[in-house]
Amino acid sequence: MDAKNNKLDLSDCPSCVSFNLRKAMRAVSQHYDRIMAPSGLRGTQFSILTVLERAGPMKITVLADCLVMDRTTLTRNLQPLQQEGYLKIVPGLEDRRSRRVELTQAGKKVQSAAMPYWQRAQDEMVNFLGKTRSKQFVSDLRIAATTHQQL
Amino acid sequence: MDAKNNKLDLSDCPSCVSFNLRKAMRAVSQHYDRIMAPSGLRGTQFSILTVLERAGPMKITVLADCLVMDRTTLTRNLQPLQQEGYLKIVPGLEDRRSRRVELTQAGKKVQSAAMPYWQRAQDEMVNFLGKTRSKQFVSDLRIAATTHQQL
DNA sequence: TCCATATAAGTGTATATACACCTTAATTAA
DNA sequence: TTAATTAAGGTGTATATACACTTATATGGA
Repeated sequence: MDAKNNKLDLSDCPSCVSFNLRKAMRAVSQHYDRIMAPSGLRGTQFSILTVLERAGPMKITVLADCLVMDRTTLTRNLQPLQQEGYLKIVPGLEDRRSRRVELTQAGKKVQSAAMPYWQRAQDEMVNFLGKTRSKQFVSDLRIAATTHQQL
Repeated sequence: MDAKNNKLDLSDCPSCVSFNLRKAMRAVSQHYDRIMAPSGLRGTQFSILTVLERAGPMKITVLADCLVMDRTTLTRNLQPLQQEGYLKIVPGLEDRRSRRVELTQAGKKVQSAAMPYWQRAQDEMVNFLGKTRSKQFVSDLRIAATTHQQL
């Protein structure tokens, strides 16, 4: 139908990777956030605390790389967590420019307490997608997440 | 390693569907946004204009459903597009509560002019993922986007 | 008719995201 | 040793996202 008017065929738009990624992100994030709401943590916040719990204190830039998150985005995302007392940002030792992010005891506690909620959201999600598709899907997402390095 | 201390095994966290979706979304959105920047449209804005271009004017709620976007999110996303004069929001005919969103001529023009940039971003993306994986990936994303209805 | 309920849409608030630009400190070259 | 460059991090601004709440209109039943 567009062949007459336009040089490009619009029929490919529904296959846009970015559009479908954002749609899926909105739907899935809401699912996790709703289930995790009683824990007091959003999904993104839980991710940040969990990476710190697993990998220990690290510099801002390194943490941003871990999360495939823009450094300035991470800076803003750390603020509510810092205000709640879930993490501390302390001066780096060798390099006076750098700062290190580390979990507090309260942070470890809230992360640990949120785990069962995450587990429930994850279980429902994997059950909905199916185990096989779920594995393949996450694997593909990991590849897609390297776009910023490759392209 | 966590088996001793925690009831739940933390080793599953890297497989979190939500975390990996957000990571991929950030990376892929940036890719599209960078390439589309000369067009003056962000990826999300291009999506909205393209749906309107293809499906014609529609009520706010219907458009939100099309985009799998919260209605209030859409309201905010329409504002810059309206200010730029790319779309109009006019009163609904039968129902005085409803309002209809429709593209202006300027909106059609900017959407059309942005198409080649989108096409380049999409081609690079599909080429990076591979045609086969790309198709499967988008198909899985569509399924994941129905999470909000199913769960 | 009139009131209870349901629906369409907007607003207040808070987090999430990232680009452009700035500051400060470390590093490297002349 | 000093000046240019690079690297770590923050700020200004703008869009993106969604929940709780509000307003206005429609609708259905007593």
